[in-house]
Amino acid sequence: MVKIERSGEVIPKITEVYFGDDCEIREAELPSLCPCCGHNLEKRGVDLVCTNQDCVGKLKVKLRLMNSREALEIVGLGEETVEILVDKGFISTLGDIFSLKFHSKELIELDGMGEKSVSDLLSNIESAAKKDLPSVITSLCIKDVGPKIAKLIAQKLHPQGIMGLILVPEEDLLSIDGVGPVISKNILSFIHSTEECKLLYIYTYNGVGQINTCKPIVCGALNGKTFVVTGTLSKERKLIEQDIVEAGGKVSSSCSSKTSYLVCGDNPGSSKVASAEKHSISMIDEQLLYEMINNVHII
DNA sequence: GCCCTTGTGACCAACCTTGA
DNA sequence: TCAAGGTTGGTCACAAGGGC
Repeated sequence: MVKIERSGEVIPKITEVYFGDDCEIREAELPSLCPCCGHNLEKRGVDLVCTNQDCVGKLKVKLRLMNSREALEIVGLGEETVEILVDKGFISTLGDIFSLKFHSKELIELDGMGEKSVSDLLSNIESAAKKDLPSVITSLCIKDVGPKIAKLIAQKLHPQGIMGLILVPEEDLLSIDGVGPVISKNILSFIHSTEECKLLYIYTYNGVGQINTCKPIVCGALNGKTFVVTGTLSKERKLIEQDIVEAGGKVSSSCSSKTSYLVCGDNPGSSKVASAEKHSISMIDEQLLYEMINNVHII
């Protein structure tokens, strides 16, 4: 039996362990070695971090983030597939996914991988070159740089592609609304790391993130308005959000007193609706949103 | 046809940034 | 300095599609 409490993160922390029938109380001991590679663990804030740069556990997590829907979104490269490809030695760095095309026959032989799966996977990796720059920046797995911050960085880099990141001065990063000293430091640490920086060159060699179509912030029909989207809409949520941004609006993931409108589709999230009601935020449907964008409706 | 993997959206808490 | 706003990333539930 163990006693747990909420720690710094959501994952519960074991504070005490009870042994035997009499439930003798003993202090819980934190692990000192990484369960994936056996290297030493280092305490950084609330996290225990493996000190091994080549840890397979860290590689698998990074691959999962790299392939998330907001990043390269390589369909067919899910958690189980990543597990197999890393364990079988096909992938030992993030950049290795672009070398899989040279092993197609061996991949078909793997358990759970048929001809169609491998063909689709390789084709989807090829398609990663077409992903927009914010998605490519998100796929770099820089700490605290997710889709939103990546988009702001891409706007700052315009019209340069991914290699523009290497030359961007710190003051330019700090001038971005939403980027402070912590995130700026994380980006610069990434750029100055030889190992991490290799990925930028692999991307360039494979044509990934070379074109920056991310336009600088514009003034449009939704200028100065902040939107939160909930429920199922007629098209993909990210496309709706893209339309809002292109019309000069801002998209947020949670409601606050600064939110202008909650865009509701089918089956809207109850917490977002409750939050909107609490803050007296106007709730609109998709049709009204597009009337606003097209200046048909007076805001 | 069943089972497993993957994709999508909602929700939640930590934590970074901003502004008073 | 601190509170509020907003982003990130983890988990869960459900649906769809491919492999066996």
